[in-house]
Amino acid sequence: MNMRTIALKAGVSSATVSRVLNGSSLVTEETAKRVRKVLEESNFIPNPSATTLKYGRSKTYGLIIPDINNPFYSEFLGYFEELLQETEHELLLATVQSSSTKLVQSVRRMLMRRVDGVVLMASEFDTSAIEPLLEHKVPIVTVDRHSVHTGTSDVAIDFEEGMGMAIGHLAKLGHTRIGFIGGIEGLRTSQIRLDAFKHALQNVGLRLFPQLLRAGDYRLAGGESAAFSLLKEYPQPTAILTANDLTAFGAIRAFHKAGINVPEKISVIGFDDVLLCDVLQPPLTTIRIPRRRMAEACLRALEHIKDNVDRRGSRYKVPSELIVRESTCRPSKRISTTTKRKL
Amino acid sequence: MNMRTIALKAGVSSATVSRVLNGSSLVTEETAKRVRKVLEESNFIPNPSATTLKYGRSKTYGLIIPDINNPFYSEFLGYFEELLQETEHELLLATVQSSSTKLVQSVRRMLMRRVDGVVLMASEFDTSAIEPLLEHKVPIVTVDRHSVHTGTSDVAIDFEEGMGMAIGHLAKLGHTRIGFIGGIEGLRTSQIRLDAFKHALQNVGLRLFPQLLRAGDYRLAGGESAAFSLLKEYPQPTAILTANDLTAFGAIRAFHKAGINVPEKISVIGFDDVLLCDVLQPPLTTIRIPRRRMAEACLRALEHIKDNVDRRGSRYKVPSELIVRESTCRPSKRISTTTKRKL
DNA sequence: ATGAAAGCGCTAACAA
DNA sequence: TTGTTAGCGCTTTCAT
Repeated sequence: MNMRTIALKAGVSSATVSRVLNGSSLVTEETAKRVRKVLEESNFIPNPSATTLKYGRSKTYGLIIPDINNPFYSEFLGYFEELLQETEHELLLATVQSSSTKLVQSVRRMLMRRVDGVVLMASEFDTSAIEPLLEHKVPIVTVDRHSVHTGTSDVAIDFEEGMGMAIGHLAKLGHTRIGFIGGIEGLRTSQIRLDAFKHALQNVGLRLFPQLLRAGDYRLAGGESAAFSLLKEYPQPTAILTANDLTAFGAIRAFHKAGINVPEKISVIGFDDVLLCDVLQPPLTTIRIPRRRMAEACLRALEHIKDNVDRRGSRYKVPSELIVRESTCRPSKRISTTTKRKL
Repeated sequence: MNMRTIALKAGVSSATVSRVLNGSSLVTEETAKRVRKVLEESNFIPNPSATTLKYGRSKTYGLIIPDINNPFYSEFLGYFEELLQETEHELLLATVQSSSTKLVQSVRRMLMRRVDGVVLMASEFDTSAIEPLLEHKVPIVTVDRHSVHTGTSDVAIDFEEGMGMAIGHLAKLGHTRIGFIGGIEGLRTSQIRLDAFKHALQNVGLRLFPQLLRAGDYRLAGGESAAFSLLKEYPQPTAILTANDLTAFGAIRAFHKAGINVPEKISVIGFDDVLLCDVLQPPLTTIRIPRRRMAEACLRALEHIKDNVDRRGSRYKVPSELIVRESTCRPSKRISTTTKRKL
């Protein structure tokens, strides 16, 4: 069942059928009606691979993420896929587990399938791996790379704002010793988050305690072990911020294992506002990153740069905001200090 | 950069290049070597849409799931995608949110992209929606439909086994009043889970209390409200099983809000063994469904049925097993009963 | 062992 | 307004 068959049945040429399908104005309404009728009766299914072959466009966007098991990414994926469905585009998904081999392979797959653009949420931006995309003039949108290049736009999360609200919230509660469990060391996005944390402290005039800073890995395990390590500090922090919600979950698990109550003994603030935040006990106070808006920004960036791949891309910024739940409260009156002194 | 270019550079015909790429034995090793060299030097990227156009095969499998935000599906997706990467296949994802319009559209997209097969995890099996796939001889694998048809295989979860272990576990702890929060009423898979629950009770000689059965919706909200409703029963159940982990999470949240300790006051057992099970407090005792094995079974089923779409598909069964964590313990000595009497 | 060539379905340039 | 046709890149049949 192809366009020629339809054309024959409708007594027109396949070109006319094509024109009808693509909404060309060069067809009499009468002819169009006849063609549409045949189209419906024959439940015709177009074959986009012909178009892809002919024009090298596929109505497909690639999405590269590090880890589907991080709800932040799966939720983003949900929104992105929904948007693509609406615009009749296909999604080509690649999870790369921060393996550069997989990244290279994924890029190749995307090139093979002639994607019209790629959203890159890789944890690190190994420029050499994405080079081939640029060579083939495939528009790229990076997330949180905080820099733009030829054919490459960037959607950045405004950490400053959210961090400011979070620190402000803690300061108002009376916290002064605030720790931070960041991301994987060496990653640009980790640095940005850490810097935002430092700035936020500065802005409210709180002291930064370098011994209360830890690296995590954006996953549970990292948050857990960093939290254990923080507990060895004396005096302990009365509150911590984390690079993402999973890290916060891991930290809370550590505190729980150590018999330390959240938030009475230590307040915890996450980052992302993953769906499960209010399922955990206690429901997590966190800085929300609006995933739907991110997905929209990514798509807009792709659409926009599509026609000017040789020009420098644009920057998009998505805001972040504090969502207060129950993992934060005023600090306890340093019972730990007194107890320790007594020993 | 196409095969003709490569052929020219290597001084052969494009047919020979094609043969080299496909590992045909009809090429002299000498020629092959020369071609491979050119291939590498020119970093050639094949264009599968030509093959798709010519043969109607795309090396792509479709996956239809109800909801990407249910970690059960996102985790399955992770495994499935990994397997497809290994076999050099592409994934076409569709989330349908149990909207039949979306299901119909997704099926159409899959037909357009000429998928080689579809894994269907839709919550309900609206036969008319998937009819078009069968008409076009696209192999289908359903999950948990528990029936096979022409061109359609099924991968079924063995609920009986896991339920048996779960009920056995509770029975051994001394529970006798066990409730159940199932799935959406009317769905086949919900019925199967409920039946397995009933059988399991029977097998250990425990009584079934029909007033302790509730329907859920496979999501948090459903679990939560069903749990609240269960609390109104008197005497209350001392333990509950749930249709999936999200339902269990919702139930635990309800119990927590009601000030009822899990597991001291009520034991809870989930179903799936989602990654976050041991993050929650308390870590959830649950019946594990091995997602990796499911993904493997789905792929095997697709590969197997590919060449005999006109034959009835086969059945695959994946086992389930109990993972004991901390949301279960021996029942409390009916303090509630005594307290109530005192009033 | 290698090459020549047809044809998959579609669209756009061109012709009528 | 409609039709004719070339050609996108690949694989495979057939010829050599």
